[in-house]
Amino acid sequence: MKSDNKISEAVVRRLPVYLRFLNDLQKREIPTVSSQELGQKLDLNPAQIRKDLAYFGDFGRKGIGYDVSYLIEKIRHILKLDQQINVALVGAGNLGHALSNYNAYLKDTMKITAVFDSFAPKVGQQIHSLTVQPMEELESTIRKQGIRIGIITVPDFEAQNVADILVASGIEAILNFAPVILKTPSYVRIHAADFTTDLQSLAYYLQDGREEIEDGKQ
Amino acid sequence: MKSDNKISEAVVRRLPVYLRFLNDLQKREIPTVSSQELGQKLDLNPAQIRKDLAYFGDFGRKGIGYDVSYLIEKIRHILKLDQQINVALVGAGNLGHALSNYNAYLKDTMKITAVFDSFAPKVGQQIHSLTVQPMEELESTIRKQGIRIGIITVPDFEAQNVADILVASGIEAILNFAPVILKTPSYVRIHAADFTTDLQSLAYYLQDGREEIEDGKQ
DNA sequence: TAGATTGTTAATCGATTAACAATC
DNA sequence: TAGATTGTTAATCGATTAACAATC
Repeated sequence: MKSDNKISEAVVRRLPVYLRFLNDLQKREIPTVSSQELGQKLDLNPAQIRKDLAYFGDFGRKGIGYDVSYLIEKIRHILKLDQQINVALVGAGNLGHALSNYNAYLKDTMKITAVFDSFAPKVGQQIHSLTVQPMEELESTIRKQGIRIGIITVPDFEAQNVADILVASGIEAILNFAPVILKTPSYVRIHAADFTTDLQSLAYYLQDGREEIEDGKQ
Repeated sequence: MKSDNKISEAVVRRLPVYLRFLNDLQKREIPTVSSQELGQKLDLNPAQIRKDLAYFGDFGRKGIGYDVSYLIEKIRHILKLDQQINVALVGAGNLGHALSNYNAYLKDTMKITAVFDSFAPKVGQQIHSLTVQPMEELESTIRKQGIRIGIITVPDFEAQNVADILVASGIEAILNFAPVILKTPSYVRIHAADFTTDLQSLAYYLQDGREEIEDGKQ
């Protein structure tokens, strides 16, 4: 076991992927898994997986592999998912609506417990079991519910403003779906989840020499 | 200018971010920008930006910086966004619905031109200007419209099957919102856009020592 | 000319992978 | 015991950053 000196973001981002697959194994009642199997299923190098896990402790058994249930417990603890983490969603448009559906997926770990929108007609609407609240209530609700993570699904021109409010309300991390670079104090963690840049970078990998569609529907 | 030997994915993923900001500058009629300014606004090292761009050509002018319009043109060409790229969306649920809204954002570059769903009652529904089609029409529509990129927004247990069909239909790249690792031939580019893993990795960065909410309600 | 800023080389830093002793 | 597989060190590979000559 190493001290938690500095775990790289790349490592941290793989942990949820491990967790997801382990949950799958558990559902299928598979008791044990090796780094080799994990690597094969997740398209990762087995040595990398062992190294990732070893940053946090000696979770495996030589000659055997990793106990699925035990490893799930450990990764959940590392990711702080062994306590409920409350999440606020800001922006009750189509995307916000879609994401609030994922409460089922996030199930026992995180939970979107509040939704906000600045557009008056949206306020008061029901999204599943939640009622859209006005921005004015954001800070008090965040503090009351102990919300620690915010999701931004407002239009680009509102995003920085919303981020500022979230930060002022004591939020510690933001998942940002708006296509802008947010400026926040360094103690606030930001992940960009912008779908348009994802899609545009994919275009780079398309095959060349197809400037025109050959069999265009003339 | 270097040969396009092997451009790393990290570089390719930054290009749309540059493009987005440059579009902004253009709208504000700012004619020129230096790597230093870009770096400041995008939280990147100026040397990295110069290096990224230099992989593809000598786009700047010493002592001056980069001409905004010219650089936009160049990056659009590199990303193949100077031709229209048609995109298919598979899965007309909430998330699919939300993403099809972004056609406005993607505007003149990419365009979602077809939506599919396997659930019979969904078929025939209108999503903006598109009609949801049954999966049976996927291959023929993809070929007819010259669609080259697919977006997967179906539930996790359907995702691999959908990916297989997309690949068989000649798709070249996939943006996958389902929380699974897709297995595809190596010539098909996959980007994972799974919101749950994003969110879970954020939890890692929360401050410790807050196992219980201090001022729990009541 | 003087000041600014590129493109690029060299230095640094960090992440991935290979290899293997330890051990179940 | 023999086979499997971990945890970890060392080797490799790749990406970022610093520095600077070239030049607008």
